[in-house]
Amino acid sequence: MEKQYTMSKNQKIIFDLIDKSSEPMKAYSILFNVQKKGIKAPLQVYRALDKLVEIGKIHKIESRNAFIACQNSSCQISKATAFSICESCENVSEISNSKLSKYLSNFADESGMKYSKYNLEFFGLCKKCKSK
Amino acid sequence: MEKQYTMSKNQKIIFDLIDKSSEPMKAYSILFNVQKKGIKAPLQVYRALDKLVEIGKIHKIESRNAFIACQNSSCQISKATAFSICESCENVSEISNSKLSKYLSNFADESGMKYSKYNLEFFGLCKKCKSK
DNA sequence: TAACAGTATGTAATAATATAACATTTATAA
DNA sequence: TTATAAATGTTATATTATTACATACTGTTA
Repeated sequence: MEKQYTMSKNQKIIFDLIDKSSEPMKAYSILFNVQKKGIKAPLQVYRALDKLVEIGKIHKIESRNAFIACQNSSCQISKATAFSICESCENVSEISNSKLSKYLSNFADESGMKYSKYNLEFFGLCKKCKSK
Repeated sequence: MEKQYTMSKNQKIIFDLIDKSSEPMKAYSILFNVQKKGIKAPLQVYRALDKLVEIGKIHKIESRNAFIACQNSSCQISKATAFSICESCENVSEISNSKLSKYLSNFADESGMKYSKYNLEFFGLCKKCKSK
């Protein structure tokens, strides 16, 4: 059995908020939403976010400076992330495709670099927006 | 023959700076460096950067908020970018691997989403840093 | 050439995102 | 229990990016 990480108070508050959200959340929007729970300063939010990213409970969508909860129950793939982003409605969803992750995890080129992590963001139009 | 885009004065100044740089440059560092050429305000920099990204002369490294010149002479691949980033020395290089780009350009999953663009960032240790 | 459209520029102000520095408290484990 | 790591609280500030508005340049076409 693996040891289960126990989230701290602030981490839990912030994770729950992001997890409930149907869309990626930005740091200051998170701050606004948790002020009634006693989290008053940006740094408190950023510290929790950093930790949550580190343990794989959330991911940062780099192109949007926003955070979403990991969709994989096991959260083992925080080092191998892929997202699809609709450029019209800004809907973001995590891609879990084992072929893709296998392909990328094993990717190596002539650079001699050892990759320990990757992040992939696809952009396009989602089904809904495409048919408009 | 395709029509060749002609960069404007500010675009040229900023592109030349980024192109000469051995590492990704951040917007305010660019600003600092071009002030002697008469570009005084952040917005002037951001506007040029936006355009240069749009025409594929430079790419934004999303995880670093920094910009590098496109390494592909033709600059046709601004919609399909991949980078390797050393987490120790922060060296960044563009990956041009036709198998990879073919694989990703053709990637499709069950979401029904039509992807028109992607950005991939690999992280790890470069050869030099690995051997330290 | 005049009128127009599109693109680029200049400038000031401000919004949005993120971190530094320092003091204190809580949790974990030796 | 004592030490160590992790988390918290607070203030200030740094960094990244955009809004709003006025002006000028470039190329096209009537």
